[in-house]
Amino acid sequence: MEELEGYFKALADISRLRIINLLLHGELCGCDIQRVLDAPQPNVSRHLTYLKHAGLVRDRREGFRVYYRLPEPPSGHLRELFQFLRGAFERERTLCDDLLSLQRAIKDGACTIQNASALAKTSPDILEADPRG
Amino acid sequence: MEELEGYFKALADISRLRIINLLLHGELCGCDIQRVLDAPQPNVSRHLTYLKHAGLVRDRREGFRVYYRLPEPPSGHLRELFQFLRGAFERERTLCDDLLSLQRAIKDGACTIQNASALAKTSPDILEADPRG
DNA sequence: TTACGATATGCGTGTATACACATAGAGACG
DNA sequence: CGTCTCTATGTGTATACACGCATATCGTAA
Repeated sequence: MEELEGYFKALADISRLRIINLLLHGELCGCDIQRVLDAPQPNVSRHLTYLKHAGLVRDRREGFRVYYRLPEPPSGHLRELFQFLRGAFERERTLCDDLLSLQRAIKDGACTIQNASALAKTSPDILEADPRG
Repeated sequence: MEELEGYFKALADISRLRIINLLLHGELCGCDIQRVLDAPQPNVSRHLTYLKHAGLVRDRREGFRVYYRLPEPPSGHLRELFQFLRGAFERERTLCDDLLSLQRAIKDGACTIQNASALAKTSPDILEADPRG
């Protein structure tokens, strides 16, 4: 119960929704997330910490970078929650734009990662699907 | 986007999750909701107002009572959201107890309504299904 | 009118948290 | 060591809101 409440608290913020949207497509390092969100770094860092404490995000240090990802495999309500979010996010203009922005950043040589580069190979029609305004 | 954020804000509270759980099974008047939640009336009233402003709940006055219900049919993300909630709520002990409590209240002659009395006829195994602790 | 049940609102308090700005820590490399 | 990038934290401020308590409003009936 408190678990569910915590998930919704964590999702009750546009910046955090944008982060989850990015991570639904693969693991990312903090600096790339910051680049896409175009927000102050302490801001992004605190949102990531919040998501981590809520159990929606895990992290992993590698050198001077920290990589963030969704829990794999998702436990409890998380599987269905992420499934819902996947569907809902596809209809949001801002979130689709973020994915395009991330795709562009990766092609421009951002911190390229295995999972993220999978996004770069994603067929564009998925990302550019017409979202409801 | 702000719409989604608003939904999650509205769901980021245990009392409101309990209200939505009740309304997923039919229209209810405020006093019955209050009875099940066992919370002060102003408290419940404000949560209902919050849910209404978030677009998750509609209301309808009938005499000196106000009846609350989920939007029908649910528009935008709401259909999938309610579907997710339905599944998630079944696993929550507190929420299942609330349904039993409502069922009992209706049998004891609370403000009996068409939809709510449908719940009273629901086969008990659904309501008493073993939830994860 | 008065009285009553159901519902909404006013108000004060405490807590959570989003943000801006500055600064500190972690890790790689010269 | 110093310096760089990336990341985390300290601090102050503003806002949202959950709650308790009292009170007002609405709708009905005597």
